[in-house]
Amino acid sequence: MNIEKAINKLKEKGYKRTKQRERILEIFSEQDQGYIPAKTILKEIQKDFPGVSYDTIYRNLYLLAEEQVLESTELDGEKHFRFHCDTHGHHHHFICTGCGKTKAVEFCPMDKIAQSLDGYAVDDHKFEIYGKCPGCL
Amino acid sequence: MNIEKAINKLKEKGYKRTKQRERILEIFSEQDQGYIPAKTILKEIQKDFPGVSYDTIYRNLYLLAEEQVLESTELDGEKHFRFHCDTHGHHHHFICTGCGKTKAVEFCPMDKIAQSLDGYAVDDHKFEIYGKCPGCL
DNA sequence: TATCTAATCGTAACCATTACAATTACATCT
DNA sequence: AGATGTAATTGTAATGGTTACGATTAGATA
Ligand SMILES: [Mn+2]
Ligand SMILES: [Mn+2]
Ligand SMILES: [Zn+2]
Ligand SMILES: [Zn+2]
Repeated sequence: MNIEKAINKLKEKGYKRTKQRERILEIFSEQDQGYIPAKTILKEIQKDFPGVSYDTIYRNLYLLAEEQVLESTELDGEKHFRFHCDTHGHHHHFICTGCGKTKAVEFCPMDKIAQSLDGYAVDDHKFEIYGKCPGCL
Repeated sequence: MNIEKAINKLKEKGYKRTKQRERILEIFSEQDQGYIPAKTILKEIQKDFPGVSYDTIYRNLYLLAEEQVLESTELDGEKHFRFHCDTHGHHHHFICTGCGKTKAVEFCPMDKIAQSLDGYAVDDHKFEIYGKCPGCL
C-alpha cells in the first residue's frame, strides 16, 4: 500500500490529509514488512511533532486499521500495526519476536476444520507463529 | 485435572497448600471447559476472602500456569485462564466470546507449514477460533 | 513448640490505552 | 482571498489491568 493511495482512500470517505497522518504512513512505509508497536510510532513521530498527543496516534492507527490500510495484532499486551498485505489473498504470518518482521504463511487452517464446528458461529480466527527470523538468529 | 492432584503437584515442588490457592482451583473446577478472566477469579474469591490482594491472585494464576495446572491466553487485553487440557495431545480451541467456553479442535496447522519456515527458529504458535457456541446463539 | 520459609495483605506504582474540552488546521464555497 | 463548517489535534487527565514490595501471617517440618 502506497502513501498517496492510502491518503486518497481516506479522502474519499471525507477524512482530511494532515501532516501527522502522513507522517504515520511514512513510518510504516519506511519499516515495511513488520509489526510496529504503537509506542514506537509515537516516539518516532515526536521527532517531527514534539507535542503530538496519544489521541492522535491511536485515533489514526485505529482509523487506518478500520480502513484496511493497516492491520493489527496484540503482542505482549501491546497493540502492533503493519501495512495491510494486499498483494495476495487471505494468509497468516510468522512474526519475529526480535525485530517484528513477518513472513507470509500461505496456509489457513480454517478450511481443514470448518466441518468440525457445526452448530458454532465462527466470527474470527487467529493463527500466528512466533520465533526468530534468519536476520535475528 | 483434579484439585488434589494439582495441590500435590505443587507440594512436590515445595509450594504450600493454602486456602486461597485451594479456592482458586475450586473455581476452575466448578466452571470447567472455559476461559475465565483474572478479574472474575478475583471477584469470586473475594466472596470467601474479602481482603484478598491482587498479588495473591496473579501470583497463583501464574504459578499454576507455570506448573501446567492451568493454561492461559489473552482476550481483549485481559489474561484468561482455564484448566490445562491433559486428556489428549496438543490441540487448539474454539473460544466462545459469549461465555468463554471452549471446544477442542484436533488439528494443528504447524505440521502443514513446517517446511515453509526453513531458516526460521519457531518458538511458539497460536491458533484460536472465536465465535458463539450453540448455547450462546 | 520453635523455626524456617512460602504466602498473603495492603497499598501504591506502572503502563498502555482511552477520554474529552478547547483549540487549530484542512477543504470547500462564494 | 476570505468566510464557513467540520475533521483533527493538543494538553491533560482518567481508566483499567497488571506488577511491585515491605510488613505480616500462616503452613510445614522437626
Ligand atoms: Mn502478509
Ligand atoms: Mn482442550
Ligand atoms: Zn485464516
Ligand atoms: Zn498447534
